[in-house]
Amino acid sequence: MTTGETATPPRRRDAAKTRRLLLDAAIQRFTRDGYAATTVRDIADDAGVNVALISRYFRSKEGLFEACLTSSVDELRRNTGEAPLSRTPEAIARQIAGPCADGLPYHLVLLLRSSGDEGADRIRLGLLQSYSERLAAVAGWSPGSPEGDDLLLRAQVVLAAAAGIALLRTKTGLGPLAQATEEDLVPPLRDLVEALLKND
Amino acid sequence: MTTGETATPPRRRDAAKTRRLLLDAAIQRFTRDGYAATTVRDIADDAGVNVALISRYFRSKEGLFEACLTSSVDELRRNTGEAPLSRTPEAIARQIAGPCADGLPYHLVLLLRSSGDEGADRIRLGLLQSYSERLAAVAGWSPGSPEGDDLLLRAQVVLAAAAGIALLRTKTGLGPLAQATEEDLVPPLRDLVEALLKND
DNA sequence: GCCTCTAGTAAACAACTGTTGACTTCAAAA
DNA sequence: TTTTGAAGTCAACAGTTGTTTACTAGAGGC
Repeated sequence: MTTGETATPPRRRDAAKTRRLLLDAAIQRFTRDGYAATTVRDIADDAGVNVALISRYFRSKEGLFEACLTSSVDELRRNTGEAPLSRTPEAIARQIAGPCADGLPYHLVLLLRSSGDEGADRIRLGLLQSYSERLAAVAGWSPGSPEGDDLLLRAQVVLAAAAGIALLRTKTGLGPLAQATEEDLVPPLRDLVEALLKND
Repeated sequence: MTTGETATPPRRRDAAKTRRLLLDAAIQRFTRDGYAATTVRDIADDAGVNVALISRYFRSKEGLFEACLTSSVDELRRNTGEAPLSRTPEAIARQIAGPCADGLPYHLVLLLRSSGDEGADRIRLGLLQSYSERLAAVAGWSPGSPEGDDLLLRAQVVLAAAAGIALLRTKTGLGPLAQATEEDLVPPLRDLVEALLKND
């Protein structure tokens, strides 16, 4: 081997990059194993950096967890945009049925994790709130609308279903659900979305 | 006070009762906080008994967790019986919308908790499997039926939705969903069940 | 070249974890 | 009453946890 490595010059001592490595490793661990079952040494080892850097860059384990949540929230907002969601049940169903590796399901599982910290709870609640409102808007909901709570409730049932599906698929190897492809899942999910968000 | 207590003579040193106290306390803790975030000392304090008795009666923390799962599974089977579920979407919806304090939602949240132990995973999977099969039977599914996987998949989506709803209601204070009464929840859930399990 | 600021390291810390073994105490059998 | 076995207590254990502190080493400005 001549130089090894890829094209990138092996610039060491890159704080921003190290921070990113820690954040990515933490998101994976927290999503897969939960907050309490994950140790800071696990995360540091995955990232290939020293444990003490977690305290340096994120103040504490809880600080790192909050950073994971906001990072996830930001990426989710960036992907789906601020605009109302795609209007067709088909598109919504496809988003829920999408790959667990990234996309909505993956983020939802992380969003369901809890550290017991109040700050983290507020972040989580903020995203769930705004996402369910955008989902309700598909069915004709608007902030001050009459019968608003009913539409919002139905949107949140859709969101809960998405979360439950993501959880059952990744955490248990349940029946045909865990092995189902996106194409398998879209038809039933389209029915589900239509039944709950039909604007009639 | 003359005798205090109820009719039962205050028989102390009751192994069976102590075991029950530990099991009940553990179920509550594991359901609320998860496996890793719960310590054996928490459980023992809640039950008002000594920590060492956990090792004595359940061999280990994981043994206690498995006992919680099987206890929950047993109680669930006892409640819903072996017979096929109530056939009407209304009844199924009502079961999902029921109180989180006990009933199906409460057990589902515990069922979603994980200890990383293989034995526990098998117990969990067993119940989810059998329950989704009974749910699929409502829509006409039977063990060797054609297009069987599709019906089973739809039933598991219903189950996942129930789990997600229970989780969002108890772990986050989300919007109208967390405060919704059974009466609020039944209509949208009836629509959900009908859309997914209609046997046409 | 040297200096300095910061990224990264290593080791230790105190607190907490699940678990164990020797001990005490009660209640029923003899 | 004495004996005996099980129910419950106590204290300590070895390992792990998150965090901090003192330290080393590399990169850019002079």
